[in-house]
Amino acid sequence: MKNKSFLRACVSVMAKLPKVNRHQRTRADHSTELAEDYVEAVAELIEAHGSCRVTDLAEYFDVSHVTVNRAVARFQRAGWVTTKPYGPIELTKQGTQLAESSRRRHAIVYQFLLALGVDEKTAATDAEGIEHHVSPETLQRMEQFAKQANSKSR
Amino acid sequence: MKNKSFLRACVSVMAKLPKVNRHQRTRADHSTELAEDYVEAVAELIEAHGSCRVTDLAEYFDVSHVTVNRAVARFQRAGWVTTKPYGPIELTKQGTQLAESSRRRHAIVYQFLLALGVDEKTAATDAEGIEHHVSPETLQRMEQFAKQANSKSR
DNA sequence: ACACAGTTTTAGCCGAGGCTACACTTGCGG
DNA sequence: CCGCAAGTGTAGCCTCGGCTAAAACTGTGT
Repeated sequence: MKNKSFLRACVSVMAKLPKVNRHQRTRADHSTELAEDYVEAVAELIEAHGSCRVTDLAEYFDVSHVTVNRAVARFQRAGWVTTKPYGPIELTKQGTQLAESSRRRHAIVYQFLLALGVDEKTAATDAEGIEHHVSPETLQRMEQFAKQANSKSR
Repeated sequence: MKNKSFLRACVSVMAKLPKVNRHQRTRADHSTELAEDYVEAVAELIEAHGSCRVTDLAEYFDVSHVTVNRAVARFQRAGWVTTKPYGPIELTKQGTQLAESSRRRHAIVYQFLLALGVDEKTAATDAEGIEHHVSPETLQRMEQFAKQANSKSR
């Protein structure tokens, strides 16, 4: 009952917002999502193994090496990574920057979910999905909240 | 400085988690994302206009009517909606249920972001992107937080 | 009753992201 | 130094989500 009126309130609030164009952003995000995952992975794998090969990424994402290969070619065209035939994958300056900010965002979202009381496993999974859709402003709020919660528990 | 060690901690925590298979869920979500958006829209449009036509959806999502048409055909095959040639789009029982839960989730995420201090416009945009990636557990935490914040401000 | 405007469908294009099967390099061990 | 396993690249297929152009259908108004 009480819950229902709460819900109704939410819906009515949102009804006032423009509906057209709300989805553009979502679609635009899609195109960079995979790129972010990839540069993040490349950075991690280089840290862990010293280098990043197609196979490593295929295993990491649990997709075929062919898929990785094509994706890497695209990201090379886009300027995030560099590769020579049969050689390892490296990050460009841009790629490194993207990886950094991506990992930072990921870490913040994850810590935030923990601070919210979500358990570790769920937080990890949800963070994967959520990280790409968090605006700088929201991210800042999340960081603030996580820090606050952190200092309180200490 | 302090920020950096915080970050390092986050990363090290996540490093302990299994990496393979973390992305399956993200990919699986993708396939239902659009379906959720569609049934949500269909429900809204039926409420608003009394019926939902291809053109309405095309305008709503700002895509061509052709794209909508093909998507609707797919969702019909999947059992979310029904349509007769040149007729309006209706929700199946399943579709209605999906729409309900989708809208509820959307509303909660949106209210949650507001409670976190994010401004209305950003919250609306981010909610669009985030809603599809929130697990039931996280959603529950968000609802709890939003309610708490709401009662405090009252 | 029929023309015409508006809506829906069909045909056919593109790129992304998935796959299998097969071809080609690389580099290591005998 | 050569063969073979492992890694990488290529060809070709699928679905999904975009698009335009053009054909087919409704339904309204004169």
